[in-house]
Amino acid sequence: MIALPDRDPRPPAGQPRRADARRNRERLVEQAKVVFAESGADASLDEIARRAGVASGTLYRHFPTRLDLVEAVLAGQVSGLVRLGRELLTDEDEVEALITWLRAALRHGLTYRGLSAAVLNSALDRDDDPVSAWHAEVFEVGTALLARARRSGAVVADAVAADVLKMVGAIAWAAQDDPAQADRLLTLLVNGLRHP
Amino acid sequence: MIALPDRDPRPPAGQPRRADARRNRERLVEQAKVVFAESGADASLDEIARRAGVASGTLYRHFPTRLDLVEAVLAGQVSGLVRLGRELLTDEDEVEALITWLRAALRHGLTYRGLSAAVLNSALDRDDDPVSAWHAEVFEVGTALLARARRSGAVVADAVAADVLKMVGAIAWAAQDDPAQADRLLTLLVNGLRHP
DNA sequence: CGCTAAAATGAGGCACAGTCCGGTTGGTGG
DNA sequence: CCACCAACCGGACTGTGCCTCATTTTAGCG
Repeated sequence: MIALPDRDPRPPAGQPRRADARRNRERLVEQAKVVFAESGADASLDEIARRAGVASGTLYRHFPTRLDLVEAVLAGQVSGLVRLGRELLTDEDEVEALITWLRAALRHGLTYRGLSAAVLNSALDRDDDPVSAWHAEVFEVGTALLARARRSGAVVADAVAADVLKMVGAIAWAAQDDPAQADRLLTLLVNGLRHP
Repeated sequence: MIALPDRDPRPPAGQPRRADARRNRERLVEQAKVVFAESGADASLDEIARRAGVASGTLYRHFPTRLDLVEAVLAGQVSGLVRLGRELLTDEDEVEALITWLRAALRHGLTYRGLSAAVLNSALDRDDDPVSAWHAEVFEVGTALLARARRSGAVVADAVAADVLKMVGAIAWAAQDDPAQADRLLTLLVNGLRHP
């Protein structure tokens, strides 16, 4: 019998053991932001690796799938969105709170050329599959805000959070390079939510 | 000076001169429908050529760009949509006519796994670029139906056809494999269109 | 310092887009 | 019926991107 090292073999996610690994990871995310902003959600991963001064194998070691990289890119933004949502839950005007949050979600969806819209949508589909932790949080906050607005009576009763979020994602995708139009479309959505 | 043949060198679009060419073109469109339905808008063109029993060069001869092939695939459907729209223009209930047509447009957007939704959206963007003739027709019919519904007073005044169509495309894209959700989202849109 | 596990490298296999040229063929005029 | 040629086709080829894996490098511990 050979004794295995009993130290936990798993490094915490997003925080590799060795210094060089941490460095490379950072550079990758950094360049990914640039390239995604330039070329949208289906930018070349090899290109990102190239710009980060790293071989492609290294990129795949840190981010096995494209989605993993995207998550890393969006992480900060998303947690901000969740935080805002929680704050808005204590806002006086329930409907206004919902609208404000939806607007923020739309802005978020528009970043990186509709990148996050694509992710949001694909994430909303397979809800069993643990695609990501933060998507569940977004969903939860959205549900809470919507429920509150509904209770106030100014929002139609049969609106479901999944639908509303999907719609925001759809708007972000469709109007990804026309923010003014995105705004108008969101207004249309909000109108549809109000009680007749 | 050498006399050039004075016959018009351009065959009518979609109707090549030679019998084998016509045959191949048909088989390509036929198989394209199958493959697009299976794999969505970014299916492999090589695969389509393979299934049609034709070399890839032949595919590109008939359809220089992916969009050209897509147009050929959708042509019939789209003209049906336009025809329906024109008929609905004489319908008594202006709002109901609009809704019916939007529903048909959504159904159309859902075919071939959101293929046409993707096309519709990219087409709606560059309106100067002569992407396709039929897209202009769809837009025209949509505009007419919307204007009529607006005149009846039951639809908000500031709704623009470009926005509404974009929204339908967005819904089709987002809910491409959940027709029930697509329906609910369309209802949300229609709600937003109604006068408060 | 050495040693080892962690990490990085980069060539290579595979799939797809799109181009191009040499060979083939449909159909027309004689 | 046949010869001819423009129209057409095949398929090899280039380029790009995704992703894997055997090999080499290196950080950091003892």
